[in-house]
Amino acid sequence: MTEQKKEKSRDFNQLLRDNGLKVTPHRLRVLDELTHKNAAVSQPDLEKTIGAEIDRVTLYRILSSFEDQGIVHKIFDLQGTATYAICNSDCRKDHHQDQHVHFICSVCNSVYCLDEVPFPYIPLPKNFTLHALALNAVGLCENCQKEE
Amino acid sequence: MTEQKKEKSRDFNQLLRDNGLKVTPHRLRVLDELTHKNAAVSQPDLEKTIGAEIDRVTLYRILSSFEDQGIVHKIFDLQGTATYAICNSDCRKDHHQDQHVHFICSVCNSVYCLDEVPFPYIPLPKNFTLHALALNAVGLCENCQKEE
DNA sequence: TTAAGTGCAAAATCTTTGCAAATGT
DNA sequence: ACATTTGCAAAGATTTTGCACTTAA
Repeated sequence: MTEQKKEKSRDFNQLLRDNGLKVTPHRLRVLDELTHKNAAVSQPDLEKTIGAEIDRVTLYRILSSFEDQGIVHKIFDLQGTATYAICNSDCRKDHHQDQHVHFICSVCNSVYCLDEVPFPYIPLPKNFTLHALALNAVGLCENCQKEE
Repeated sequence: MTEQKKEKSRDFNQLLRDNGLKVTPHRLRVLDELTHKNAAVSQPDLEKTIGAEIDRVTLYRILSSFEDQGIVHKIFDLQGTATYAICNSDCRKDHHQDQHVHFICSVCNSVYCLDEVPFPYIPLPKNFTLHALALNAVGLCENCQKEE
């Protein structure tokens, strides 16, 4: 195991413990998978990659526990399929800091979290009370651009 | 039938014909239902209201044909359930003008299309090509505000 | 008349639940 | 040791497909 990997899995151990979840190989595997790509990953995709190792039901339960604890947040792709991305550190159980722009590729359907893109101010009618904003940009991602 | 209703159904007849769809009582019923509320309606909601009159499979097919033809557009609510709203007139089959802010109520889960709210400009990294933007605001809608 | 739309039955997916066995702390 | 987590089987929910009957144009 490289230094980097050791570092990363130590972080994951801490992350799970901090959120009252036991450290299990399956949970580490899912966390690892979620950080591998720079895009959010859907349950079906996870099932394809790690479906042989982890039972489908367990995968559902792992993702759901992560979501409950605020370890991941859920973004829906263009087909309405849930995708999961690891929250950045300032997410709390009941206060997700997922106010960043998501980019969804219309070709490969990947969901990217664009943390660096500034989030706009939106003036809403006064009969609506705003709690959160989700901004999804749809288009061609870097990989699919090359192949056009 | 009131003048207003007559007017409305004439529009719907035209709308269906313009999009190469035959005018049937079921399709008119669905269109009527979609305009009744000022919020987007989900398939399950439609099924609750008109499920006795229309077979579930037919409802799926009607919504899917509407979507294909660009008569409605599809927005996903907080649970990832598809909701449908009638497109405004400048929608075309392959060019949806649904670049308006959607407001999703976290209590009643209603989806509103806020056509009047200005749409922001978002600067994206140059390795992403933008085709469309979807902006979903989540919070309390006018009805649920009253009941707090 | 005839192509499109509909209903019913059935299949295919997707997601959740219950419970006994295995595992982490 | 004990509460959690996991796998398997099964139930439930959602969506799609095939085919014969009906209807709009």
